[in-house]
Amino acid sequence: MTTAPDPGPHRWLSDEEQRVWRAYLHATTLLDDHLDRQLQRDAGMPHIYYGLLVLLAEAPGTRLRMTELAKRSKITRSRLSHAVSRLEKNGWVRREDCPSDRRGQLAVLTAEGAEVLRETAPGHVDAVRQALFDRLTARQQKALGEIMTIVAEGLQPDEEGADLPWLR
Amino acid sequence: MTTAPDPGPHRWLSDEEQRVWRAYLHATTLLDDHLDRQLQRDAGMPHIYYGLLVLLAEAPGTRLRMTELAKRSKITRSRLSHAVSRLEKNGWVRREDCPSDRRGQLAVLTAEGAEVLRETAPGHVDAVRQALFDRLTARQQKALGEIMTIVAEGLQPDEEGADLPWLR
DNA sequence: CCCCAATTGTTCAATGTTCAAGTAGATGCC
DNA sequence: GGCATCTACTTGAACATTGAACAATTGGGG
Repeated sequence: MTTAPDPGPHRWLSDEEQRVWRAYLHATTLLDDHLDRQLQRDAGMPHIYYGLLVLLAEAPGTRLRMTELAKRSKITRSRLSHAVSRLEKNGWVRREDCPSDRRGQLAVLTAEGAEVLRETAPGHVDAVRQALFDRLTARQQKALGEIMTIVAEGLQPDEEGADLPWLR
Repeated sequence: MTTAPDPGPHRWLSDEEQRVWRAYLHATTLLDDHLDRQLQRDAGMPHIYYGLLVLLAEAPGTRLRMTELAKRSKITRSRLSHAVSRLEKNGWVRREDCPSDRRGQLAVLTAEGAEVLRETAPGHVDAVRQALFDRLTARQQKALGEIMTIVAEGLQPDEEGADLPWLR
């Protein structure tokens, strides 16, 4: 039940919706910080940077165009550019010119980058499991997946050809 | 002696778990960015700062000790200190000495701060509704609340201050 | 061809965040 | 009281992020 029966000029959140929203904010803030610290300590990089290495590792040839990597990781090209520069300084990624488009750059996972991933992935998976999956029932895990898929799709600017093996 | 497909000593995420985890990362990243932009545009501050004003507005006397505000907003005291300095520069919050503990500081919502909140809250609620609640069934909203409460509680360092009489 | 709009990736300046001190006041114990 | 220790908050420097502006390149009509 919201407020008065009057449609009013504005529709607020009900008490229950507020509780849900606040729980969401708390949980996501805490989990994000938690994983950031875990990875900063164990892998020397923030969570988002780690995610970039994972995406590169999965890609054919362990390389992706900058824009494609930005799309998959849901960050801006600007942020990605900074991130890749930092990862490059660490020796975990290198840049290559794109052969088919002279504007393009490829981010390529280096052997060292793959090694870091190999070393730190188990600890990270443990952290995710411990903070999330181990605490939820199978039913809740399923629900979470459905909910998050809906939300992500609603906010996706316009995802075309998202999953095609885009590589040249 | 184990054989080739041995998963080893470590328990990875199943395919389904990976899907859920990725959906979670995508949705939370997109939603957080979305709301940050919405509030930066309409209220001139990031989402977290807005949340601080909300917490102050709800508190008795529209004021809270720094540490208490940090706990409720789930951010570090250091980050809070910087944030309050910025909000103070905007004239939306002011600091006061705590009468009962001379180490303490109170963050107090100013009239201007309350005004900003009044002006921007409807738009923010709309954004949250549109991105989240309007897309979920009642059942999903309930599940989301339960799941997020579990996750938050699992990561809470140790919440003993939740015993306030007027807590809602 | 030639223009012009769109795309790619980077850069700069302003802003926000983190982590490791640092200061000052409270607390407890003899 | 005197001393160690804990708590509250701030600070500064290093690092990360944002958004706008930019140069280079592409591609689609006339």
